[in-house]
Amino acid sequence: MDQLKAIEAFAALAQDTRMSIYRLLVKRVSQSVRASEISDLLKIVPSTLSGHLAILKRAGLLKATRHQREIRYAADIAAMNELISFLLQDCCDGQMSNCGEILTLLKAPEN
Amino acid sequence: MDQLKAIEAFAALAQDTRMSIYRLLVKRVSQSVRASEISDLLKIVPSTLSGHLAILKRAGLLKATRHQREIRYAADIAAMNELISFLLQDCCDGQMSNCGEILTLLKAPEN
DNA sequence: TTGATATTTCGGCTATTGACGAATTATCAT
DNA sequence: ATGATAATTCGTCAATAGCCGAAATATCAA
Repeated sequence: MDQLKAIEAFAALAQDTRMSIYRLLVKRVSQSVRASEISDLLKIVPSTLSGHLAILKRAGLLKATRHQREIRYAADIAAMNELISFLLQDCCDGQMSNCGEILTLLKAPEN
Repeated sequence: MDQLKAIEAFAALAQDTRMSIYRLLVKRVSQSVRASEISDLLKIVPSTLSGHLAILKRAGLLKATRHQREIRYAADIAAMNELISFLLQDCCDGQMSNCGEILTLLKAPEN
C-alpha cells in the first residue's frame, strides 16, 4: 500500500454514490450482492452503477465474481484493513502506542 | 460523523498534494508546523498550499492556531478516530467482534 | 439460432477540481 | 505611519469527474 494506491482508495470512497454502494456491500459482506440488486436498492441507473463498481474494484475495495448471468460484488475487508493501517502507520511517528485514543475507540465503539 | 462529513474527509485525503501535507502533519502531530515550512518542505506554492490547507481544515482533519505572524497547522487525531470508526461501525453488520483482522492488525502493525 | 436478461462500453454534456500569479489582508518591527 | 513578512483570496485556465441514454457484449433458456 503506497500513497498512490491509498489515494485511489480514498477517491473511490469520496463520492456519495460510491460510498453508498460500498457501505451496502460492507454491511452484507458475508453474502455478495448482484449488481442489479444494488441498482434497485440504491436507485442507480445500470450504466452509472457499472462505472462506479469498476472504480471501486480497481481501487481494490471490491471483489467481483460471476454466477451464471449475474455478477456479484462483495467488499474486500482485507483491503479496508490495509487502508486503515496505512493511515495509522504514519501516525504518531509510527509509535502505535501513542494512538491510545484510536485503540480504545476500536475496542469499544460507541456508535 | 455522517456520510457527507465522511465523504468530505475522504475527498480531502484523496489528492496527492493534500495527502502529503496530511501525512507530514500526522508525523509531527506533537509539534504543529508553520504553513511556510510546509510550503518549503513539500515545494508547494503558497497560494496553492493555502487552498489545500483550507480544504483539510474544513474537513475537520487539521487544526490551525495563529502564533504572531505565523499560522501553525496540526493533524487532528480525534478526527481520524471518527473517520476510522465510521468505516468500521458499518463493518460486519456493526459487530466489531467480526472484524478480528482489523483489530489484530491494529494491535501489532507489520509496517 | 433466437430471444431474453445482466452488465459494460461509448459518446456527449455540464460541473468541479487543481494549478498558478497577482492582488489583498493580517501581523509585527521600527 | 512605513515597510517587511506570512498567509489568503481572486481570476483564469486546462483537465477530470459524474451523469445519462444508446449501443454493444455476455450468458443462458428454449
